[in-house]
Amino acid sequence: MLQMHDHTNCQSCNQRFNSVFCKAREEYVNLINEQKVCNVYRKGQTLFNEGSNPFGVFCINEGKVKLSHLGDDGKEQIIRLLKQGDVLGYRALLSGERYSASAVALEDTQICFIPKELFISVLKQDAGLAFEMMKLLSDELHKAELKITHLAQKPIRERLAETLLFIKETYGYEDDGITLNVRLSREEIANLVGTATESAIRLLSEFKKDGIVELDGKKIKILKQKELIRTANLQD
Amino acid sequence: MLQMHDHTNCQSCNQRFNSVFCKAREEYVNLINEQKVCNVYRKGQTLFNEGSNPFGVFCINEGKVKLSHLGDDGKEQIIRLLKQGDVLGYRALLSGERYSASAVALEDTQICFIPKELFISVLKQDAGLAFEMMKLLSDELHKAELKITHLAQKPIRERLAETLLFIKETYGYEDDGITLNVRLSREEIANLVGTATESAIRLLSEFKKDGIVELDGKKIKILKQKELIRTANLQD
DNA sequence: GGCAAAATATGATAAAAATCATATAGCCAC
DNA sequence: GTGGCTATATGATTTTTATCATATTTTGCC
Repeated sequence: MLQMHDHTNCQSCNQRFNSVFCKAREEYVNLINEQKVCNVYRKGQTLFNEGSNPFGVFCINEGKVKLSHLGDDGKEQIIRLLKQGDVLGYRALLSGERYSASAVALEDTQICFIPKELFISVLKQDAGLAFEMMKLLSDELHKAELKITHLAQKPIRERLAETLLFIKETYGYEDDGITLNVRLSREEIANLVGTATESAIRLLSEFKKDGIVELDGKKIKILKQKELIRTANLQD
Repeated sequence: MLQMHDHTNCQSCNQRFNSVFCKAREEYVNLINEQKVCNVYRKGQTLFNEGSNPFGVFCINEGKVKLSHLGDDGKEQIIRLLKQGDVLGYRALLSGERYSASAVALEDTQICFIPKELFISVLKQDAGLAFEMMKLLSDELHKAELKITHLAQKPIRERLAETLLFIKETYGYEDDGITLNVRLSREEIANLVGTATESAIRLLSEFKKDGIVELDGKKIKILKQKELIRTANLQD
């Protein structure tokens, strides 16, 4: 049986990280705490599927999740990486559409589920939370628009460097201070960068040859972060 | 002197199109109507610049606007095309950041300006409007994520076809029922597709040779819409 | 532990797209 | 209208990237 420390309580969540829900008024936090349903998803398990009807929002308590589209030819495009405290499933709910992306656990993950009706009603009553939600959406939109520009204008080498830095921003390093704190397949890295798997592998090998990274299976160590930033050619 | 029909009145706007602001409660529509400032921007004039501080939101009364990022190497990436009834400038305001994009009039355009404080305060009081705003943001986010997938996975030929269809969706046809109702330079089309100007020109020529479009300067006529849809290879 | 399947790696080749070059057409100012 | 500038067009070439092919390594599993 999977053992995970029990944090399935919105009050304790608030102390651990800054979820949008923490910004709700106390009475609503309590309401959410009562009605939520918590579950553990094993690595590779699906939270929801592209094309199905949204039934609520998810809040990650512990673990990591990827959110991805399936392209017209069936190729996966990873559009977001999520960690503890992050909320997902709200996009489709707010638009009143079916899920446009699938969510899959990248490792064993503990997640709370908040039913659609509750989420909507709290959002309608709590202007502060609504504002935080708008801010969250705006931030995501900003990131998406930056990604559009980079996909359109930057070569794959720069995008891979940027992606590695993005993974580092999202999940940080392990205790050694250099190993990226997530295990992604080369294919997943490619689907994040927006390139062919072979190209991602090839460029990672080049980065290794240049001493920028060290590769040990799915473990990626960033040896020269500055060089990586230079390679990513970031202005912003 | 530029002559434009005077629609600078939120009540009459409501009858003409469905702006988010039309969804506000009547008292707030009236408040906005009183405090807004209307102006005409000539073709090519800038509403706001990437990097500057947001001072409010704009609502297009009549005309067309492009919203674009500057890539790290100075190349423009057009991220949105806007028409009458559309609102812009809210992204940065809600995120509490500087503008991440510039807005430029594509033709002579009449625009109302709503000051930041008013926008925020109405948004905080009117839950219905806040909800519409979240819906708007969610829809934009969805579009952006689709675009990311297409940029990452589709060849330029398909993306150009898709872009032409997108322009048609946004601005429609002129009275003849086939001419796209906007004038964009080849460079702007390329910056919408995310490709080099020469590639956009070349592929447009191919579309013309295939009888899919007819080119007459900046006028683009869609002769075979079905063929264009097939070329875009859209699933969704 | 050892086998099969999957993931990673790397080379060769093909395809796609950008860049460079140059010609022509359209447009604005005078 | 004319000159000069800019936008469009098109060909040639190079660069980038994807695809195909084939090892090699890793991983899950009995």
